[in-house]
Amino acid sequence: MPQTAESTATREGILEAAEHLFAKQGFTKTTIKDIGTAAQSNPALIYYYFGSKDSLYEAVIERLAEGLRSRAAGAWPAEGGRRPTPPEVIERLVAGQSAFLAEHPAAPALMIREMLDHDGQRAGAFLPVATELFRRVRGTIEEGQRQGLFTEEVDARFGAISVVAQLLYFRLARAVVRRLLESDDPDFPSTELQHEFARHAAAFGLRGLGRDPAGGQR
Amino acid sequence: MPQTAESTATREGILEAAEHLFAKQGFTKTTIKDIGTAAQSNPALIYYYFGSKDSLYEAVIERLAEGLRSRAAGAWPAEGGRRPTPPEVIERLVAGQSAFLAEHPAAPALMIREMLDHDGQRAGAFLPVATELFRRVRGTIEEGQRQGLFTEEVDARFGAISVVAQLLYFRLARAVVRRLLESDDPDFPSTELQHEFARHAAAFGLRGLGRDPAGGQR
DNA sequence: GTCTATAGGCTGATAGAC
DNA sequence: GTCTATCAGCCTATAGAC
Repeated sequence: MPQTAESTATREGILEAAEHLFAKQGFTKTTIKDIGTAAQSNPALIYYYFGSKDSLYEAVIERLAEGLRSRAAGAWPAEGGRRPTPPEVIERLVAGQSAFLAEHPAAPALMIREMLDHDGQRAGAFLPVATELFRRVRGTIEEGQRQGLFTEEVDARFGAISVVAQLLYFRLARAVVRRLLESDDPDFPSTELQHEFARHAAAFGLRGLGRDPAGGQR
Repeated sequence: MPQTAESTATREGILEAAEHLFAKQGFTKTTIKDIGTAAQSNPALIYYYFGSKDSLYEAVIERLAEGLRSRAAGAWPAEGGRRPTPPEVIERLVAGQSAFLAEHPAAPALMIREMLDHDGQRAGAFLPVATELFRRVRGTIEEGQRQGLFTEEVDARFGAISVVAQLLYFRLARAVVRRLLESDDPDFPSTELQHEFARHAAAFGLRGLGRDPAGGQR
């Protein structure tokens, strides 16, 4: 374990650079040399701190999953306060998802690559977190259906997929979406635009679940 | 150019194997040797037919984009017949998207990897097709809004993203979705389940656009 | 903790026989 | 058109000086 502040900084720099490069180029194309250069560290230090390229990758995923876990917990309030209604939970969840993606720009690409590369074979840290998130959305939809807030026509499992898919896809298909929105911003999407889309996604999802987000009853 | 039936078969075998492997493992991890083994051809033949690994990749993408192009055209009927209403166009589009994905199981992973790896930098064959598809969905939504069939609250560009995202994500997040649906089928998702989800996605999307798919008026 | 030097294996690609 | 042999370069990883 590293002890000094400098060694911790080195370790963090490597993790940061690796997260960015793995997301942008993928695991195989990213070389140890690449990571060392980006982190302004000697490549051999990667083996000193992490042992192998595989272990470094796992550390990156674990770090990301931890952030996602704490974010997701925010959508469910602590015991005591007024229990939010199912539509409120959905709205908070989408907003939380959006905030997380804004904080971690590399996250969606990494998560998608993890799914594509390992296809659930690997008992990685991310898959259980994502699955748990889906289960909670599903439960919220089912609760809303029991309360008559959402239509029974929707299969709650499918509905959860549709709700979550929107924001992830928005970030994932960056290149296509940028063309569609006729933007030439190299840092597309801006934080503001992404939050705007998040508001759309929540409203679209709630209407898709059979509830008019304006508050009207059918 | 190959002349005989055998050489055409060899060429096609290589394309088929490459499509499958590039989708499953990504471009960099897939080796020329891998492709030769899967195609039951000598690896050197890849250079004879395609010149380089990069050119082979481009041929794979071009082949896929061509299939997507012809599929997408199906949602817009030939001149003459009754013009379908915007909701009908959306429904046909989602159904066509689903049929295409069922025919080309490797397509979603390849498309997503293409977007992640090149991020629109490359003037590849796929990006223009995808962009055109989005533009058409957007136009259909705008037409529906002018006819009062869809709510004006939705930004047509965002709505197009939400509609298209669902099916792609369903295939993309295979591992997560399989857990959510509590299936242990190695060939998940089955054709039947995917079409079931496609029906959900169309209905969810139309409700999200502000139209009750049961046909009722607001 | 940080750095240099280098081993050992694999990869894309080519030359040339058949 | 198909196949074998082979090269030059790059990659992960380790040994060991400082």
